[in-house]
Amino acid sequence: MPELPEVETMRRGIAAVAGCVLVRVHFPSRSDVKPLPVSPARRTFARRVEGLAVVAVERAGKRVVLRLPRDERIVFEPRMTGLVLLDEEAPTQKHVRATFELEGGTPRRLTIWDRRGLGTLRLYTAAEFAEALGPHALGPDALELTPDQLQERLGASRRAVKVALLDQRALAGVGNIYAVEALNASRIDPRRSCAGLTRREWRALTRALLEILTEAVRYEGSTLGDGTYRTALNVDGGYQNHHRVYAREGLKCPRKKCSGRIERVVLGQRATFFCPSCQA
DNA sequence: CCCCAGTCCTGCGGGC
DNA sequence: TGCCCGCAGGACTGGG
Repeated sequence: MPELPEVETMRRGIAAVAGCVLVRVHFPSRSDVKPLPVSPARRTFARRVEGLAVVAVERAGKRVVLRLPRDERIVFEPRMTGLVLLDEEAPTQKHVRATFELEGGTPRRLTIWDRRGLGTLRLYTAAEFAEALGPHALGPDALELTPDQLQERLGASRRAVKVALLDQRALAGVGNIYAVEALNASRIDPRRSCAGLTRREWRALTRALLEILTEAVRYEGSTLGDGTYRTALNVDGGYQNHHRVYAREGLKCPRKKCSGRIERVVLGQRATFFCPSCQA
Protein backbone atom coordinates (compact mmCIF):
# COMPACT_ATOMS: atom_id res chain seq x y z
CA MET A 1 0.00 0.00 0.00
CA PRO A 2 1.78 3.09 -1.15
CA GLU A 3 2.70 5.41 1.67
CA LEU A 4 5.38 8.10 1.65
CA PRO A 5 8.38 5.83 0.84
CA GLU A 6 6.57 4.03 -1.97
CA VAL A 7 5.21 7.24 -3.49
CA GLU A 8 8.59 8.95 -3.17
CA THR A 9 10.11 5.96 -4.96
CA MET A 10 7.51 6.35 -7.70
CA ARG A 11 8.33 10.04 -7.97
CA ARG A 12 12.04 9.38 -8.32
CA GLY A 13 11.36 6.60 -10.79
CA ILE A 14 9.50 8.89 -13.15
CA ALA A 15 11.58 12.02 -12.58
CA ALA A 16 12.78 11.84 -16.18
CA VAL A 17 9.26 12.75 -17.30
CA ALA A 18 10.10 16.36 -16.43
CA GLY A 19 10.71 18.23 -19.65
CA CYS A 20 8.71 15.78 -21.75
CA VAL A 21 5.62 16.76 -23.69
CA LEU A 22 2.43 14.82 -22.99
CA VAL A 23 1.63 14.13 -26.60
CA ARG A 24 -1.32 11.89 -26.07
CA VAL A 25 -3.33 10.53 -23.16
CA HIS A 26 -5.19 7.27 -23.48
CA PHE A 27 -7.68 5.75 -21.08
CA PRO A 28 -8.28 2.10 -21.96
CA SER A 29 -11.77 0.96 -21.08
CA ARG A 30 -13.08 -2.54 -20.79
CA SER A 31 -16.27 -4.10 -19.63
CA ASP A 32 -14.72 -6.37 -16.98
CA VAL A 33 -13.17 -3.69 -14.78
CA LYS A 34 -14.62 -0.47 -13.46
CA PRO A 35 -12.86 2.62 -14.75
CA LEU A 36 -10.50 4.50 -12.45
CA PRO A 37 -12.05 7.74 -11.19
CA VAL A 38 -10.69 10.53 -13.40
CA SER A 39 -11.62 14.16 -13.03
CA PRO A 40 -12.44 16.12 -15.04
CA ALA A 41 -13.98 13.47 -17.29
CA ARG A 42 -11.59 11.65 -19.59
CA ARG A 43 -12.15 13.62 -22.78
CA THR A 44 -11.79 16.95 -21.06
CA PHE A 45 -8.78 15.71 -19.12
CA ALA A 46 -7.06 14.58 -22.32
CA ARG A 47 -7.91 17.76 -24.25
CA ARG A 48 -6.52 19.95 -21.48
CA VAL A 49 -3.20 18.17 -21.01
CA GLU A 50 -2.27 16.96 -24.50
CA GLY A 51 0.53 19.08 -25.92
CA LEU A 52 1.72 20.38 -22.55
CA ALA A 53 5.25 19.89 -21.22
CA VAL A 54 5.76 18.55 -17.70
CA VAL A 55 7.57 21.19 -15.66
CA ALA A 56 8.46 19.01 -12.66
CA VAL A 57 7.64 15.71 -10.97
CA GLU A 58 6.71 16.23 -7.36
CA ARG A 59 5.04 14.51 -4.43
CA ALA A 60 2.27 15.72 -2.15
CA GLY A 61 2.01 13.35 0.79
CA LYS A 62 0.95 10.04 -0.73
CA ARG A 63 0.26 11.50 -4.18
CA VAL A 64 2.42 11.79 -7.27
CA VAL A 65 2.21 15.21 -8.91
CA LEU A 66 3.11 16.24 -12.46
CA ARG A 67 3.42 20.01 -12.49
CA LEU A 68 2.37 21.61 -15.74
CA PRO A 69 2.62 25.16 -17.13
CA ARG A 70 0.57 27.80 -15.28
CA ASP A 71 0.91 25.64 -12.17
CA GLU A 72 -1.77 23.25 -13.28
CA ARG A 73 -1.15 19.77 -11.90
CA ILE A 74 -1.90 16.18 -12.68
CA VAL A 75 -2.30 14.35 -9.38
CA PHE A 76 -2.26 10.56 -9.10
CA GLU A 77 -3.26 9.07 -5.78
CA PRO A 78 -2.40 5.34 -5.80
CA ARG A 79 -4.35 4.44 -2.64
CA MET A 80 -4.09 0.67 -2.23
CA THR A 81 -2.82 -0.80 -5.47
CA GLY A 82 -1.93 2.03 -7.84
CA LEU A 83 1.40 2.16 -9.69
CA VAL A 84 3.25 4.33 -12.16
CA LEU A 85 5.53 2.62 -14.67
CA LEU A 86 8.02 4.22 -17.01
CA ASP A 87 8.58 2.35 -20.27
CA GLU A 88 7.76 -0.91 -18.50
CA GLU A 89 5.18 -3.58 -19.07
CA ALA A 90 2.30 -3.50 -16.63
CA PRO A 91 1.72 -6.57 -14.41
CA THR A 92 -1.57 -7.11 -16.24
CA GLN A 93 -3.01 -5.40 -19.29
CA LYS A 94 -6.42 -5.66 -17.74
CA HIS A 95 -5.68 -3.08 -15.07
CA VAL A 96 -3.88 -0.46 -17.12
CA ARG A 97 -5.84 2.69 -16.31
CA ALA A 98 -4.09 5.41 -18.31
CA THR A 99 -1.10 5.84 -20.61
CA PHE A 100 0.69 9.06 -21.42
CA GLU A 101 2.74 9.09 -24.63
CA LEU A 102 5.81 11.26 -24.17
CA GLU A 103 8.05 13.21 -26.54
CA GLY A 104 11.06 15.45 -26.10
CA GLY A 105 13.01 13.27 -23.68
CA THR A 106 14.26 9.73 -23.15
CA PRO A 107 11.12 8.07 -21.73
CA ARG A 108 8.39 7.28 -24.21
CA ARG A 109 5.49 6.12 -22.11
CA LEU A 110 4.14 6.65 -18.62
CA THR A 111 1.60 4.03 -17.55
CA ILE A 112 -0.81 4.19 -14.66
CA TRP A 113 -1.84 0.77 -13.40
CA ASP A 114 -4.20 -0.09 -10.58
CA ARG A 115 -5.47 -3.57 -9.85
CA ARG A 116 -8.28 -2.55 -7.55
CA GLY A 117 -9.04 0.82 -9.00
CA LEU A 118 -9.38 2.64 -5.70
CA GLY A 119 -6.83 5.19 -6.87
CA THR A 120 -7.74 8.50 -8.46
CA LEU A 121 -6.35 10.66 -11.23
CA ARG A 122 -7.09 14.37 -11.20
CA LEU A 123 -6.24 17.50 -13.11
CA TYR A 124 -6.19 20.64 -11.00
CA THR A 125 -5.78 24.30 -11.81
CA ALA A 126 -3.40 26.13 -9.49
CA ALA A 127 -6.32 27.35 -7.40
CA GLU A 128 -7.97 23.93 -7.23
CA PHE A 129 -4.69 22.34 -6.16
CA ALA A 130 -4.21 24.89 -3.39
CA GLU A 131 -7.75 24.20 -2.20
CA ALA A 132 -7.51 20.40 -2.31
CA LEU A 133 -3.92 19.82 -1.24
CA GLY A 134 -2.75 23.11 0.27
CA PRO A 135 -1.41 23.53 3.81
CA HIS A 136 -4.86 23.51 5.39
CA ALA A 137 -5.65 20.14 3.79
CA LEU A 138 -2.26 18.49 4.13
CA GLY A 139 0.08 18.81 7.09
CA PRO A 140 3.87 19.14 6.82
CA ASP A 141 5.56 16.31 4.97
CA ALA A 142 6.62 13.59 7.39
CA LEU A 143 10.22 13.82 6.11
CA GLU A 144 10.39 17.47 7.13
CA LEU A 145 8.44 17.28 10.33
CA THR A 146 9.80 18.73 13.57
CA PRO A 147 8.86 17.48 17.05
CA ASP A 148 7.38 20.90 17.82
CA GLN A 149 5.10 20.68 14.80
CA LEU A 150 3.95 17.18 15.65
CA GLN A 151 3.26 17.98 19.27
CA GLU A 152 1.55 21.23 18.38
CA ARG A 153 -0.75 19.50 15.91
CA LEU A 154 -1.60 16.37 17.88
CA GLY A 155 -0.62 17.05 21.48
CA ALA A 156 -4.10 18.04 22.62
CA SER A 157 -5.93 15.26 20.82
CA ARG A 158 -7.48 12.45 22.83
CA ARG A 159 -7.29 10.09 19.89
CA ALA A 160 -5.08 7.02 20.01
CA VAL A 161 -1.67 8.10 18.75
CA LYS A 162 -1.68 5.41 16.04
CA VAL A 163 -4.97 6.74 14.66
CA ALA A 164 -3.76 10.34 14.81
CA LEU A 165 -0.58 9.58 12.87
CA LEU A 166 -2.74 8.59 9.91
CA ASP A 167 -4.43 12.00 9.85
CA GLN A 168 -3.04 13.61 6.70
CA ARG A 169 -4.08 17.09 7.87
CA ALA A 170 -1.71 16.73 10.82
CA LEU A 171 1.23 15.28 8.91
CA ALA A 172 1.46 14.07 5.33
CA GLY A 173 2.64 10.72 4.10
CA VAL A 174 2.32 8.26 6.98
CA GLY A 175 0.08 5.21 6.57
CA ASN A 176 -0.55 2.02 8.46
CA ILE A 177 2.81 0.30 8.03
CA TYR A 178 5.09 3.18 8.94
CA ALA A 179 2.87 4.39 11.77
CA VAL A 180 3.15 1.04 13.57
CA GLU A 181 6.85 0.71 12.80
CA ALA A 182 7.62 4.20 14.16
CA LEU A 183 5.62 3.58 17.32
CA ASN A 184 7.52 0.36 17.87
CA ALA A 185 10.87 2.05 17.33
CA SER A 186 9.98 4.81 19.79
CA ARG A 187 8.52 2.23 22.23
CA ILE A 188 5.12 3.89 22.45
CA ASP A 189 1.93 1.85 22.85
CA PRO A 190 -0.20 2.67 19.78
CA ARG A 191 -3.39 2.72 21.88
CA ARG A 192 -2.26 5.61 24.06
CA SER A 193 -3.99 8.96 23.83
CA CYS A 194 -1.94 11.69 22.16
CA ALA A 195 -2.70 13.92 25.12
CA GLY A 196 -0.75 11.60 27.40
CA LEU A 197 2.52 11.65 25.47
CA THR A 198 5.44 13.52 26.96
CA ARG A 199 7.64 15.98 25.10
CA ARG A 200 10.38 13.36 25.16
CA GLU A 201 8.06 10.84 23.52
CA TRP A 202 7.01 13.27 20.77
CA ARG A 203 10.68 13.83 20.08
CA ALA A 204 11.42 10.10 19.96
CA LEU A 205 8.41 9.50 17.72
CA THR A 206 9.37 12.25 15.30
CA ARG A 207 12.90 10.94 15.10
CA ALA A 208 11.67 7.38 14.56
CA LEU A 209 9.39 8.53 11.74
CA LEU A 210 12.21 10.35 10.01
CA GLU A 211 14.66 7.46 10.38
CA ILE A 212 12.24 4.77 9.30
CA LEU A 213 10.83 6.70 6.36
CA THR A 214 14.32 7.64 5.18
CA GLU A 215 15.47 4.05 5.44
CA ALA A 216 12.34 2.81 3.67
CA VAL A 217 12.95 5.26 0.81
CA ARG A 218 16.48 3.92 0.57
CA TYR A 219 15.06 0.40 0.15
CA GLU A 220 12.50 1.68 -2.38
CA GLY A 221 9.51 0.99 -0.18
CA SER A 222 7.73 -2.14 1.01
CA THR A 223 6.35 -4.79 -1.34
CA LEU A 224 3.91 -6.89 0.66
CA GLY A 225 2.91 -10.50 0.15
CA ASP A 226 0.34 -9.62 -2.47
CA GLY A 227 3.26 -8.33 -4.57
CA THR A 228 1.25 -5.40 -5.83
CA TYR A 229 3.59 -2.52 -5.17
CA ARG A 230 6.53 -2.17 -7.54
CA THR A 231 8.76 0.72 -8.46
CA ALA A 232 8.38 2.67 -11.71
CA LEU A 233 11.09 0.39 -13.10
CA ASN A 234 9.04 -2.67 -12.23
CA VAL A 235 11.08 -4.12 -9.37
CA ASP A 236 10.04 -4.97 -5.82
CA GLY A 237 10.84 -2.73 -2.92
CA GLY A 238 13.00 -4.16 -0.13
CA TYR A 239 11.88 -2.61 3.11
CA GLN A 240 9.34 -5.36 3.87
CA ASN A 241 12.34 -7.41 5.01
CA HIS A 242 13.03 -4.80 7.67
CA HIS A 243 9.57 -4.55 9.20
CA ARG A 244 9.81 -5.20 12.92
CA VAL A 245 6.13 -5.51 13.84
CA TYR A 246 3.90 -4.95 10.81
CA ALA A 247 1.98 -8.15 9.94
CA ARG A 248 4.12 -10.14 12.38
CA GLU A 249 1.43 -11.10 14.86
CA GLY A 250 2.49 -13.89 17.21
CA LEU A 251 6.19 -13.62 16.38
CA LYS A 252 8.81 -12.74 18.93
CA CYS A 253 9.58 -9.07 19.44
CA PRO A 254 12.78 -8.32 17.52
CA ARG A 255 14.13 -6.07 20.24
CA LYS A 256 17.14 -7.48 22.03
CA LYS A 257 16.42 -8.61 25.56
CA CYS A 258 12.64 -8.34 24.99
CA SER A 259 10.80 -11.64 25.23
CA GLY A 260 7.38 -10.25 24.21
CA ARG A 261 5.24 -11.49 21.36
CA ILE A 262 3.76 -9.15 18.80
CA GLU A 263 0.03 -8.57 19.14
CA ARG A 264 -2.57 -7.40 16.68
CA VAL A 265 -5.38 -5.07 17.64
CA VAL A 266 -7.76 -2.96 15.57
CA LEU A 267 -7.56 0.81 16.03
CA GLY A 268 -9.56 3.19 13.91
CA GLN A 269 -10.72 0.14 11.94
CA ARG A 270 -7.17 -0.70 10.93
CA ALA A 271 -4.87 -3.55 11.84
CA THR A 272 -2.30 -2.40 14.37
CA PHE A 273 0.76 -4.39 15.48
CA PHE A 274 2.87 -3.80 18.56
CA CYS A 275 4.85 -5.47 21.29
CA PRO A 276 2.92 -5.18 24.59
CA SER A 277 6.08 -5.88 26.49
CA CYS A 278 8.35 -3.08 25.29
CA GLN A 279 5.83 -0.50 24.02
CA ALA A 280 4.46 1.22 27.10
C1' DC B 1 -14.01 18.00 17.86
C1' DC B 2 -14.15 12.99 17.48
C1' DC B 3 -15.89 8.45 16.47
C1' DC B 4 -18.01 4.90 13.77
C1' DA B 5 -19.96 2.54 9.78
C1' DG B 6 -20.39 2.47 5.05
C1' DT B 7 -18.49 3.17 0.33
C1' DC B 8 -15.34 2.59 -3.42
C1' DC B 9 -12.84 -1.96 -5.82
C1' DT B 10 -10.64 -6.56 -6.99
C1' DG B 11 -8.19 -10.71 -5.78
C1' DC B 12 -7.33 -14.05 -2.65
C1' DG B 13 -7.91 -17.60 0.73
C1' DG B 14 -10.87 -20.13 4.08
C1' DG B 15 -14.73 -23.00 4.68
C1' DC B 16 -17.78 -26.31 3.10
C1' DT C 1 -13.58 -28.55 -7.91
C1' DG C 2 -16.28 -24.54 -7.23
C1' DC C 3 -18.92 -21.21 -4.92
C1' DC C 4 -19.77 -17.86 -1.34
C1' DC C 5 -18.12 -14.92 1.91
C1' DG C 6 -15.05 -12.11 4.40
C1' DC C 7 -11.06 -9.52 4.38
C1' DA C 8 -7.48 -6.15 2.96
C1' DG C 9 -7.58 -0.59 3.56
C1' DG C 10 -6.70 5.33 2.20
C1' DA C 11 -9.73 8.72 1.81
C1' DC C 12 -14.04 10.38 2.09
C1' DT C 13 -19.04 10.99 3.65
C1' DG C 14 -22.98 11.10 6.61
C1' DG C 15 -24.94 10.47 11.13
C1' DG C 16 -24.45 10.52 16.15
